[in-house]
Amino acid sequence: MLKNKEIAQLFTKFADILEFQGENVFKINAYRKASRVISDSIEDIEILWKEKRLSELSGIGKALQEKISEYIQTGKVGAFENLIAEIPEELFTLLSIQGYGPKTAALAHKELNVETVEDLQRVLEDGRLAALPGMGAKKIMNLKKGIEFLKSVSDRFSIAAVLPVVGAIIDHMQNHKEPLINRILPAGSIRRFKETVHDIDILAESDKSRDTIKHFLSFPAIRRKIGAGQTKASVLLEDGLQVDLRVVPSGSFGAALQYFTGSQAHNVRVRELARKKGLKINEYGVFQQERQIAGESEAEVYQSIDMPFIAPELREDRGEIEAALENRLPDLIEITDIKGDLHIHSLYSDGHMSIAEMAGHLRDFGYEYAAICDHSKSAFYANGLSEERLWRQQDEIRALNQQYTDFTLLSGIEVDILPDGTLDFSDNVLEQLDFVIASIHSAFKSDPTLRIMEAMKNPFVDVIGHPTGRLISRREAYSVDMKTIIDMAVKTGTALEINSFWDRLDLNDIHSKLAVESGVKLAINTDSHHDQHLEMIQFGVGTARRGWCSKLDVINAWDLKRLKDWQKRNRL
DNA sequence: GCCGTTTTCGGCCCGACTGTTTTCAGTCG
Repeated sequence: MLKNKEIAQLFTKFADILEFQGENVFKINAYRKASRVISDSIEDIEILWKEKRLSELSGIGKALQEKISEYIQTGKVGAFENLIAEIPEELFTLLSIQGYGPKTAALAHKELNVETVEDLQRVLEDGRLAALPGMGAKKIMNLKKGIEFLKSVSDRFSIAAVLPVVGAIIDHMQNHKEPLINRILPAGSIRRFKETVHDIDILAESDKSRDTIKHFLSFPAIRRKIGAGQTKASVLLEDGLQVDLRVVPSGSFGAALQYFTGSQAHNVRVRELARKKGLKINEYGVFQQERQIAGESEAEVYQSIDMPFIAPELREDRGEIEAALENRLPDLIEITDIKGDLHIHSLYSDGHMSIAEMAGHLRDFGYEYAAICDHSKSAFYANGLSEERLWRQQDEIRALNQQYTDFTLLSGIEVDILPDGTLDFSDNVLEQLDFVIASIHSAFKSDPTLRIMEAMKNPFVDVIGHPTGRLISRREAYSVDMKTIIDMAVKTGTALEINSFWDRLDLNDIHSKLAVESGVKLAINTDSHHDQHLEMIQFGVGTARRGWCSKLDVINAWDLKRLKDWQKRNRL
């Protein structure tokens, strides 16, 4: 799947170049769409090419097929090479500066030969940029701030880091001496539950938009205002997060929420469909000529184009439009469907709480069962269990279970998949445990796909833990061929984990969708090492929803009896 | 550059805010 990423990046880059050169915007959009479709595709583009199935991807016509073909065969695209030679090396960094778009970049390049951020800084300081047409004092000042911002922050934040900030802003907005707001909700990629987001979008319904904006600008953690008008405001927080607030009047909230939730690709499809029906959709409603026919609720907006409500997590133009039109949207899993957590650590390995403490918290959390799955003996970095300590732990779990009538603790293990593909405990040991997760924790370069396949063949392995090993913004996934693994999981009846830890979310949304469509079962676990980690189940469920999962697909959304029945089938 | 029960040519989602402008281009989402 490496080629998918490379080609997607190449097309995005090419779109930026075309924009810089003032090309037709529709051509530019065609490249951007192609890039998105390719990076979202679960099929390896190299295989699609080999099987002459590139045209199955929407938005890939003759010209782009030829470019993809050329790239796969030669490692480059001639037409791009020529263009890249003509543009400044740092163009892509320059374009990421707020307020420095393709037109300004082209002007500065043509007139002042600005090719790097340093060049730009120089012409900002010495007044030469200000001398160009359309470059006033404010524009210059904003570009200076833009450069400062670029240097100060990373471009994406994890959803886990952002949600508490969202809560604080909403609290602030609702806390005003006279009520300003009827309704307020996060929108954008947060509402779609993407694993990382680059800003916070918040939508408020108010008939006092001016006061609402003013109150928003008094939020304490604001570093500076980016812009503020009658109906929207953008600010930068101290930690580098951008927050956009949009205020709409009563009667438009649903349409605005639909618009502001995105994704952009999803909205483009929705609005296209509306146009074909002679309707116009904008953030104020659905309009027939000048007359508003919907907009109070999101459901109304979808209904106006003959669709059922589409859950925010699905709105990525990954097939949800077609599914909605054919009335075959999935019945998505809810957080309240989760009946137990099958991946919990304790003091026996690298957890921070005793088994009794964790069990109490799990029960209080509302679960019917949980599996203690500490690390196995080779995981010495995590204080992995020897066989002897494992049995002592099992005794403790059995004793604890005597105290509960409404909660069951399973005695499990997170057994290491060793570099040669064997497991860290023998079948004799695994057989005596209630639940077995097998995970890779070392030797990432030593063929992970093959090792996971071997582990799945073991009849006592119930789940493969964090199957790709990626750590968001820190470590790439090890090179696993997910299609092969999923095919094997179908054969062996092994479940795959969605690890809910905020920096894992592994499987991710796209892999989860592929798994579910193939009939593979999933386990949504937190991998908790502390009771506070239990809350992270929301991120796993969010990822599962983005992966089109229903509660029928998730083994820990089943009651314990069904889970055990499934295990027995799996172990035959 | 893509695409087609309105089209193989002529469309392609839609609007807010900013700054520098006397009516709009550029940028952003």
